[in-house]
Amino acid sequence: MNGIELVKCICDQTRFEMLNMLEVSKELCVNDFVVALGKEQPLISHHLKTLKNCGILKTRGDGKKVMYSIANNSLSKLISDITKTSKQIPKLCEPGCCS
Amino acid sequence: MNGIELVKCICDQTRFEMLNMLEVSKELCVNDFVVALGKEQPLISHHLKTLKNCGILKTRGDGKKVMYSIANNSLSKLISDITKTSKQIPKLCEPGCCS
DNA sequence: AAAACATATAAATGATGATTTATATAAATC
DNA sequence: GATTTATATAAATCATCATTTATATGTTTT
Repeated sequence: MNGIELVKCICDQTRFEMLNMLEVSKELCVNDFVVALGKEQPLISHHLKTLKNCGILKTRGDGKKVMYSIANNSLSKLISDITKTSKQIPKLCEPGCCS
Repeated sequence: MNGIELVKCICDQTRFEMLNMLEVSKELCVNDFVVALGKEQPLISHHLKTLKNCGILKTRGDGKKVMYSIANNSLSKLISDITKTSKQIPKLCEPGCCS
């Protein structure tokens, strides 16, 4: 994979929130995201599938549930680094510019 | 600024390439990008303007040229960290999936 | 001050991708 | 084995944003 491919995979609001959730709670099932984010289940499943296809998430079957987690530690660290770095950038642009 | 806003600002192919160029050559003018990337000048100017508006790039006037550079060091480091981390992710998906 | 060079702006177009809607599969419990 | 619970798939719609095209502004050089 390369840099731009990685960024493209995580540059969606919903996906980024899901990744942040997974950083707090190591492992979550589909419905956990549905409830927490108030989004449609097929939408969540679709994003999870993409993130898994790209190697960003991995899964584990647990009865009828499927548990998702971040594929590796350096990726997990990168997510938090992005948030940290973003806070060091004063928001100059109008609301909606970067949203 | 926050994480998702930052990622949104840099999740475009052209912008990410420009940021990588700026990490190698600390400072570049508009035409440097135009020549190196083979894109239209208004397109480059447009991306540069957005990146500046969001606080990711800063500028300095130099005669009739305008020199662009990355706003701060932690941001510069983040760009290279993204590339490094991406290389640790085996590309599982089809070509075009993350492009 | 006119010409050439460098960059910026604005509107129109085009492409990509998130979201919705409907339905299907798969596992567990009764 | 029928029903419930949990997740996946696929097509259609909708929104966003990169790119193009045309033009304008600003700075230097002659």
